[in-house]
Formats: sequence, C-alpha cells, structure tokens
Amino acid sequence: MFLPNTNSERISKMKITENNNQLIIENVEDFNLTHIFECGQCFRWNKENDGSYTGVVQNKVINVLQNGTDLIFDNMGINDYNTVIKNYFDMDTNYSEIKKNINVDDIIDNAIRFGYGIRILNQDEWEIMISFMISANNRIPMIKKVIENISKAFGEYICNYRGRDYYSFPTAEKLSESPLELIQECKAGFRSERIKEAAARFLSEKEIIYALKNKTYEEGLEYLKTYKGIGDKVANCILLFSMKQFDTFPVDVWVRRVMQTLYVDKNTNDKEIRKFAENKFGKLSGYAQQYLFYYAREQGIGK
DNA sequence: CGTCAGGCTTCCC
DNA sequence: GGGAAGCCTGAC
Repeated sequence: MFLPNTNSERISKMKITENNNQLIIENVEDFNLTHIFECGQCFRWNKENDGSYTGVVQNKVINVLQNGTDLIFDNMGINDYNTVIKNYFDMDTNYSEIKKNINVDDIIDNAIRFGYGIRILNQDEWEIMISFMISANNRIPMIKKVIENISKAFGEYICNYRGRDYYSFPTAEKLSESPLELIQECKAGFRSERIKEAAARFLSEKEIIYALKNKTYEEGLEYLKTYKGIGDKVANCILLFSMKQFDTFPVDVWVRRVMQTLYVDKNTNDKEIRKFAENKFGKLSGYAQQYLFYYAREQGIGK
C-alpha cells in the first residue's frame, strides 16, 4: 500500500458538529456524493427524492445529504464519525495530493476535473468479493437488484427508513449454508454456485483474505483468481475497493473503451491496457481508473 | 506454457 | 435476437 502524506492542515479545516440527531461536517474538500456513488465502486446506495443518498454500511443504514461543501448525516452523531464515517468515506486521505500524483497529461486532467469529488470507499472484503462476482456479464441495475435480493433473503433486517426496509449484507455462514436454489431465486443465475462455493472457502480462508491488504497486489491477484468466478477484472476490483491496493487498474468494458479511444489502439487487449496504465499512472493508478471510468460512463466515450 | 471462441442466467431493448 | 461492470472450459 502506498499513499501520499496526509495534509493535517487541510484536514483541520473540516468542522464536525452534532445537532438535532444529525452529524454535520462542514468544509469537506474533494468530495461529491454523486461522483463517489456513480464511479462504479459500490452497489448499495440509492438516491432519495431530496437528493440525499441512503445506503447500508456494515449493519447501519446511512443517509447523507450534500449541500455545497457540507455533509449532513441523518440519525447520526459525532461518535458515528469516528466508528464508521471517517474510515468508510476515506476522510483522512488527501485527494489533492493524489490528483497531483496521477495527473500526468491533459486526458487524465480532464477526467479528474470531471469527477473531482471521487473517493475510493473503504469497503468490506467479503461484500466486495461477492458483489463483483455478481457483476460478471451483468448490468448495473441488475447487479444492484441481485445484491438487494440476497441481502433480503439472507441478511439481517436492520430497520425501515423513509418507507423502505433495509437488510445487512449476508454473512458467509448464511450463504454457505443456503440451498443453491434459494440463491438462484435471487436471480444470481450462473453465478449462484460460484457464490455458494466462495462463501464456504471464505469461512476457512478469511485470515488469508484479510492479510492480502499487507501483501503485494500480484500476490493478491494470484490468490483471488483461484476462486471460481473471480477472474482478472473482478480480482482487481476486490483489491482496489476493499484491500487498499491502489496500484491496480481494473479494466472493464468502459475503461477499455475510454483507454482505446484516448490512449491506445483498438486491438490492445485488457491485460496490455492494464500494464500500460499501471506504467503510466504509477502506484496510484487505481485512482486514475476511477476518474477515467466515471468520465467514460457519463460522457459515453468510445460507445 | 499462451490465446481465443462460445456458452452462460436474466433482463431489457 | 443481441448484449450487458466477465468467467470458465476446451481447442489449438
């Protein structure tokens, strides 16, 4: 893991208060909820009518509204900042430094300006493993639907918020014990057997998985790909989104399109694209991937 | 060893 | 009937 130094002077501009059962964070920089939730890293956040987002993190339902550079978390206090928010939203990382580090040409500069508020969330390894296995040959609305289905079927009921019931992401125990048919009923399709198998393996190998944070990304890649249902792309996503391996560059269809349009010729394959990008953007190329993915999707580049 | 075509659940166009 | 945030298998 490599990260630029945290700029404590900048962090100190942030002001955290609690009022009327709401957690309020003022003067947050390099932060935009839409950029964060639409850049392809998470599946459990949905937009409310008032522009706020509601999602499930661990066993909590979180609702957050952005007003300029201020964030308002509903039903939360300062204690929740230290136990959940700070880590999940990566609040102690200085994204200005990251942007400087990867900003090597005009193309990535444009992508960074476009998705200026992107942050890489710190998500749970197990949830990310299964979520990205489900993403294989699937569309985003369907991925979200399947994850919702398995959470409702095998997760714990948390609460009702604004008229909707919320459930935690199911444990590996639950999924490994479940009859295959019940997973299939969640519309996981041909991924159902892989999910059940991965759950069983996770139970016996979770210490190995939790240790991948502290190994090289090549080691993590090699290990994760021994799971049925985890190939190059999914493994890279797991490493980037839950294991702080920022020197990865997951290549999906959108990233392939934007790279083949703006950087390399059309017959460059995914592995070559990944190597090219890792070489170009360096140890923080995972962040570059996020800006480029969001840029490509929102602008429809290469489509 | 490496590369590549075809099939795969389900849903939406 | 084609294709989607890909992966697996078998054929060369």
